Amino acid sequence: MGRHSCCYKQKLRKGLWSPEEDEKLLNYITKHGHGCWSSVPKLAGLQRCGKSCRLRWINYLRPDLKRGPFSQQEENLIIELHAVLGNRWSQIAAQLPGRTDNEIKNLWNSCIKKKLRQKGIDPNTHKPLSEVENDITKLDKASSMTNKAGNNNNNNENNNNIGSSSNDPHHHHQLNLTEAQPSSIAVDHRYPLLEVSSCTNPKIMNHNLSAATPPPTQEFFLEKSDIVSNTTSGCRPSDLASYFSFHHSNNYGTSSSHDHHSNMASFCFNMSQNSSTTRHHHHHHHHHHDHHQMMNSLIPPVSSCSIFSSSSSSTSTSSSSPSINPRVKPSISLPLSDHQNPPTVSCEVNNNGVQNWEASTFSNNGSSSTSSNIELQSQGNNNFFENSNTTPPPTATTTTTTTPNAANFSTWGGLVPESGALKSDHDPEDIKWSEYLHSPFLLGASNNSQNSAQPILYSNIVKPETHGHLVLTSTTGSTSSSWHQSELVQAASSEIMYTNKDLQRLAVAFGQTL
DNA sequence: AAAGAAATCAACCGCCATTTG
DNA sequence: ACAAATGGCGGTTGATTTCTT
Repeated sequence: MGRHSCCYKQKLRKGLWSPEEDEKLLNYITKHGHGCWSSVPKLAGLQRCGKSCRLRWINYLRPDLKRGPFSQQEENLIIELHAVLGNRWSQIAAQLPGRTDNEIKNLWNSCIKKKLRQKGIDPNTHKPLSEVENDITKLDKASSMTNKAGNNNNNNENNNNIGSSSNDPHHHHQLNLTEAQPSSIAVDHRYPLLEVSSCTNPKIMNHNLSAATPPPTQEFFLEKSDIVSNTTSGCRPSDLASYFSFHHSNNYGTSSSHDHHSNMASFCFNMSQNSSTTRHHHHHHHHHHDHHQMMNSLIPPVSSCSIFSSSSSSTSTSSSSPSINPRVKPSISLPLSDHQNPPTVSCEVNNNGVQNWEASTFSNNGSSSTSSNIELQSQGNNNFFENSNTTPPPTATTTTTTTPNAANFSTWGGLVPESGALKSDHDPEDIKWSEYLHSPFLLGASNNSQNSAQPILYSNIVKPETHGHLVLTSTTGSTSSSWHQSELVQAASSEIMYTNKDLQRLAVAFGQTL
């Protein structure tokens, strides 16, 4: 029965990727795009299966990955999204630019779950554990009486853990599906802020946040496709988006001191592109299958879900946007009040090559932020590596403005050195890289006729120069694989923040040890 | 300092839906 | 219309790293 593993036939390598392999894959995709994944390894000279290459690219090599520790906001968002979507990691990841489903899944399994349990919240149902137990006993009774219900998915949820395929909170509520489908759903914030006391994950500890009182556990999310099918696949956010939008209605325990959270909590799914089908892979058609929109596999598909501040007017997205707007920039506030949350610097480049740098810091009360917007002309190969968390690129003219609720989603993690990187700050061997650490870099600017209304970048690949400077190597670019190019263009056009880890990895990829 | 435990995370596996031939 | 190929997803594994005793 078992289908052959894709690496089974040929003698293909498995396991960890070597730097050489990374380099090959990176080089190949940079130049040619991936096209058909199954042909990538051959063309790239790799003894891997296409699937492995794809995975490596998506989870590790692609240039728009944020990496770095998860911010508390990201974590809260994950929890909230999980309450809505269950273990649909790819969809959760879609709302977290620069994050992969894999790392979110890992975070969930290794840390968040535990924390929720410690808070007395069942990570599967997002209900208080005691309540869950009650429900379970009731459910058991009910199911023993009505054996034919056909709703078997959650049998093994009783042990409120180890949920393999049945962690989906929706399954708890399938009984209610005869209710009218809501067109608008209020998300209650059970987890506005979680106190982190025991998690040893350096990515997460030190986020000292106020505890959330679990609010009344009312469940709102009814999955349309669950009515039709009770497969674990269920429906996808596109489905959800087609019939409800979120409104941030309540912040349990949230005050002005955490307004950034409320910002994050507001969603408005862009429905314009999700109206055709409810197949569960529909979502991915947009982002992965459709080669002409492959950019969305690199840019987390904000195109399908706009995130904006609830307390300010929508800035970047609206219903007037084109149905597919790959450059929608989520505006999400992040805490930046201490060394764990340094100010952010981000940059965009528009068609004219004007780079718009933005550095933001938040006041402690979070109700406002100060951001410095810097514009500067594109310079040569756009080789900016500033050795500062806050220092804008040179030759910049800065203007300081106050922009409530504004921040750049992608910056935080990219700027926070992880523990290893912190260590490396004191490691003489790392000094030659130190100027890259903590520093975002920007990729060059060019046009993209397809989307001329949006600021566009072209993609470059970072290579270490002999003297330890990173140079940006333009992708040589025929138009033969235009969508691949645009994919990279789009990847670059998001606010790419290269982190310590990135650079270390790139260094490894290019043969430089750290 | 060493050993064991726990945590982390990259990567694999198998399944499924869709696409391709 | 069918089967194979492909891409994508979520669950799981196991090697490595970090923490604890």
